[in-house]
Amino acid sequence: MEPSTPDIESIRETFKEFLTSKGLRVTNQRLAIFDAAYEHPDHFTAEDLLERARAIDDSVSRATVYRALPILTESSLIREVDIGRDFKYYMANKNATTFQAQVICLDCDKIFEIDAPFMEWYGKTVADKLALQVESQRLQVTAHCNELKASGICERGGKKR
Amino acid sequence: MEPSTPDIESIRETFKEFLTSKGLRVTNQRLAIFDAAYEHPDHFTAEDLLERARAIDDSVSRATVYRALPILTESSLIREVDIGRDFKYYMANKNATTFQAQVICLDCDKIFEIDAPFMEWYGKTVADKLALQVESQRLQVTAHCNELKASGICERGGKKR
DNA sequence: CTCGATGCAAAATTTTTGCAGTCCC
DNA sequence: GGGACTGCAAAAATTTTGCATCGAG
Repeated sequence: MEPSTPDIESIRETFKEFLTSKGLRVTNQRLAIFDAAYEHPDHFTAEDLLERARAIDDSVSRATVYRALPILTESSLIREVDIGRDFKYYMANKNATTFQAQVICLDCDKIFEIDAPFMEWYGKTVADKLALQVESQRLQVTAHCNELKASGICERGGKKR
Repeated sequence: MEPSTPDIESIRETFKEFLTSKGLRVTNQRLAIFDAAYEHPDHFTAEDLLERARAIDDSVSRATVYRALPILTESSLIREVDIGRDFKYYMANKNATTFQAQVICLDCDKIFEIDAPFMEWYGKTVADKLALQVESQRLQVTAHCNELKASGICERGGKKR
């Protein structure tokens, strides 16, 4: 049985093709940033990404990370996740097919991505009501984990902050 | 027939009572900021609020506005609306009874507040999957207005930016 | 070789904070 | 009169930008 996740190698090829098709250049820094993003199992910030990209290629600068993020976002290879902090989170868009909602745990600060298929219907309803063409939607829930508050740890991997 | 909106005068009294009950002081600056917020018909930024508060009492400083915003938010007299820009919007919480979702028009930049009573169910459904207790939620839709794009103006009051 | 891409540091933007003076209770 | 509040300016924190240099195609 084949692994269900496509290997990073082939996604990196997709990224290279995307760059070329847009007339952008394939640089070592951009590849290092791509790899850093795809090796990260979770949500990350620009600063996280810089640190990891530098571990791969220490010539990567902060400016290049910030200049690469919009490109990666536009290619749909990473996704922007804004939960209303003063900085943005990002994550590799590994296998999202349905709409994802974010649940932010206020006790451990973790962000959970949850399938919310009903959001597609919601978007259509709103669009019809206002005669608007939906571009994107987001549903975010902040919540408390009683288990975590009580024991200091929860089975989702949260740790009290 | 009585007007359906409670007059600002009585809401200001509520604000004064809130301050007193929290052991905070009723200052001219805080009242000016409150008035500026309630006179504003729409969403506003901290900077908007500063400008308007200064028109009422020109001794109001930016720092005081930023220090007053959390107080007003905690009192539920204003509401924070974060649509993922690098600054936050606020609005007077004049008559919100049900949950509000925001529809952000990408053509005119206007933020529309629409009733979304089912949002409670949405949030709960998503949080239930993680056995978490919902604290707050937000639902936002970004959309294009074809009418506005074509004619430069739309019946919802939007103007091309 | 050419022009896009990069690194660096300075700038921009929004919000926060330290401090000395002010004024509410 | 005491302590909370304020204004000011400097500081924080994240992201953007100008410019000289580098390197992909």
